[in-house]
Amino acid sequence: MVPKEHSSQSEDRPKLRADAQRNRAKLVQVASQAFADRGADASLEEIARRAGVGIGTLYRHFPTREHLVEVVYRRELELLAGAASELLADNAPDIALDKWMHRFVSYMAAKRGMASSLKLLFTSNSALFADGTTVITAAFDQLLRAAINAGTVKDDLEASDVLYTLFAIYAIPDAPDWRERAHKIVRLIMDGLRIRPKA
Amino acid sequence: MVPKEHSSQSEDRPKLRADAQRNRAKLVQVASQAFADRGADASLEEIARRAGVGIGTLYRHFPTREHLVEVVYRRELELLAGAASELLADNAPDIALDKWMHRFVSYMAAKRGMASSLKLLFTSNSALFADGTTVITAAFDQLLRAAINAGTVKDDLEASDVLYTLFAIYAIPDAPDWRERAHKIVRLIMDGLRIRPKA
DNA sequence: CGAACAAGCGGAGGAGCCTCCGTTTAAAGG
DNA sequence: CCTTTAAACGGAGGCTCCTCCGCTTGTTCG
Repeated sequence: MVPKEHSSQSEDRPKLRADAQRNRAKLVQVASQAFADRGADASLEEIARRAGVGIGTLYRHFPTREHLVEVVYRRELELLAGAASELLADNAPDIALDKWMHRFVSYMAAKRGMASSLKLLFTSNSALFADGTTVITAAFDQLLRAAINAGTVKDDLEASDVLYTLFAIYAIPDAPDWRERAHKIVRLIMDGLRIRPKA
Repeated sequence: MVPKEHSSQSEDRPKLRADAQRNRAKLVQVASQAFADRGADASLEEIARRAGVGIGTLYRHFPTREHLVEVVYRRELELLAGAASELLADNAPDIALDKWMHRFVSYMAAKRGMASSLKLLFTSNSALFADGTTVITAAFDQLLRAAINAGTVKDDLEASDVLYTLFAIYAIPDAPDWRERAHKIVRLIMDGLRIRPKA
């Protein structure tokens, strides 16, 4: 009889009123943009303003800044993970893989400037980090397997191996050419993965 | 010709005006109290008020909250370390050692509630932590050696060994009887150190 | 359809953050 | 002592945070 108390907000929520749902979604969307633009201490009042709701509404949905940051973070990871299926539907598997990795770079780019607050969040909620890793690994695995099955990339690597390599972009110092370098690394990895036609 | 830039504020400062020195010292003293009472996000305006200076003065001396926290932290560690010599001057070495450890507990008690901000400070300024450890270890070493030389405690332990044991009080959960438990641990350690007259 | 009643909304208000700049004053030189 | 002047002061002002509570509106039920 252990009480179920998993600090995650997924299922059985008491069903929000329609307007509340709209407002909440709009807030998350605006906040997502704001955090990307201005870092994790973007003004909450401005987020509420831009979302066209009162500040009280924001605080009712997200009692602390951390709540909001966490929800935004989770949503974006899910979007990123979800993109894997979409890309696979519209592209050859190796192309999907390539595009996804570049999208991953864009995601990371938006998260720079929030690094320290995220780190703080992770230490107070380690499930958050673990969940994130799981979701991303699963998505990437899907892409990699598809490409392997199509015979366009090598089959001797695990998703996690490649992902760790991709994480190298964490280590790129913060300079104006950050994005460029990161995309170069993706190209490098992709070239390494591809099976080339014999010369 | 390496530039001397040790981020520590000890020597060659450009010499503050007398009033500035007074204000600065008063601010640090008041802040020390405020942080102990209310944690690391005590109101800076109130600290300035209590110190009898304008908020502008506080910000001139300590451009960010972190600056102030760091200076307070350093000062308190130095006070604690300095207490070692004083205690040795007035007490038998083993008594001095005992008293100092109890004082250490009081120090830690004041620092509870600031744990997370200090941790954050340490990650952005790792020298701070290293310096602190050095200062405290040196002070403790002085006490321990004196007691060993006096033949009242065992001589088979290093200062750092005992200190690490003392750090056990870090791990005591946050409950009303925290202090009590911590002092009990000190008693335990002290009993362990003492050479007892044969029964 | 129309009440009625939560659920949800929003913004005023009190407190804190930090900057900026006109005013005061310690200290150096005559 | 008295000037002079740069260092130091202080608090108003603009902005953000977050709470509280009277008002609005989606939803349900007769």
